Amino acid sequence: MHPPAPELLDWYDRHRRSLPWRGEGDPYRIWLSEVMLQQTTVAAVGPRYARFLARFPDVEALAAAPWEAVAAEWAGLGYYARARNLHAAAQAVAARGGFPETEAGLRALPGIGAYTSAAVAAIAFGRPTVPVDGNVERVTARLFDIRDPLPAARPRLAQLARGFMEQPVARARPGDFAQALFDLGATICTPRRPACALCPWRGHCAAQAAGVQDSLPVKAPKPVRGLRHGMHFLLRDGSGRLLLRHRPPQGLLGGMPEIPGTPWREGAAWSEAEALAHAPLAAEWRLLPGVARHGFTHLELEMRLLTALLPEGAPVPEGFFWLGEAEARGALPTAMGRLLALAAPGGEGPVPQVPPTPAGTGLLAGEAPAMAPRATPARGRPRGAPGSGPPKRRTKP
DNA sequence: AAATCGGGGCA
DNA sequence: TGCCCAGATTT
Repeated sequence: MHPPAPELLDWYDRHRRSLPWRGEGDPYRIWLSEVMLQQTTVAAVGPRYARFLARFPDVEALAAAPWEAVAAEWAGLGYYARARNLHAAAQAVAARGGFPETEAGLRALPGIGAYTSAAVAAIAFGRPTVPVDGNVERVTARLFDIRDPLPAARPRLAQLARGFMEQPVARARPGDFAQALFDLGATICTPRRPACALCPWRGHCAAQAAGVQDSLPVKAPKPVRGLRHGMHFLLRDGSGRLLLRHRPPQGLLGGMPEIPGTPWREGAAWSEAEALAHAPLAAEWRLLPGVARHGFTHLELEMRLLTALLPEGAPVPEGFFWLGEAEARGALPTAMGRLLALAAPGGEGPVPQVPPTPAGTGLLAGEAPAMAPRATPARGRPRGAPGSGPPKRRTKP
């Protein structure tokens, strides 16, 4: 039996969070917020949402923008396929003259799946549907004391959640009802130590009745993340600009600018000599101290940095571009920014110049480094293989 | 069904 | 540190 919708909606009317995207119901703004909030906390989205809207005020502006502008605006938010799909969907919406107003129509746009189509349909267009996100899954698992582990239990939880729309009071306010579930999950029915005493549905919760609310939902254990190593090449020209390239459009950090480097391989760290074969051009590369660490969802990365100045009269290699350092800091994904920080521990200024030793190695120039991070060979390698590593000083996150 | 795809916030 | 987050897409 589902708990009564009026009790949740009354609570929502009194306690709902004031959030930037809870405004007049502009579908563009609601869609943007939903995409930005995919696997991303409200706290992280807050400032970025306003900034994005200021730069792309409506779907036509976003559709007309070049990819580089969208990528720079999304930099640091992660899951860059969202930005690519957002851009493509904006162009589709602009071309057809507006957003589809049904769940199925929205679902056909790139980057809009089961959750986002339901959320936009309910919040922007008042369709009677229940978007099922992590909050709703948790609330539902507790209300009905579902002990099957996620993600296997997902279809069952989604079906239970949809059952709320059988109540006419919920059907009358689908957008508010959805957001009430979000707020309940975010502020009361939290992952740890839920505040059941404050819950508008206390007395209707099977998990609380059984005293197991703290341990639901059950989640399947996560696989261990493998460790990979990379060596990157920071080249500055006479005016201090940096040599960058774009990553391949698919895959890790797809379509984003990067500091050129070796592939990210499992096993041993790159030696300097070994890595030089991947240099964008021949120069007097110097290995900087320090290791930049960055964790992705399914792998962990340790990168080191070689730096050089553009040799006098050297041709700029194909497939690269120059960007000022300040602009690069804003446009690079976080992993690359962390790498860049190795070159400027103080945060500003060029690399402290050391008189070049004549040890610089002549190197093959120009070889087009179409580097894509190898799509997962075997894993399960023992963690933390004792690298043939230099000093393990790492940058602070 | 399982893998891939980021990074910030917070105990 | 590990866990979580207004998930989607590909394999």
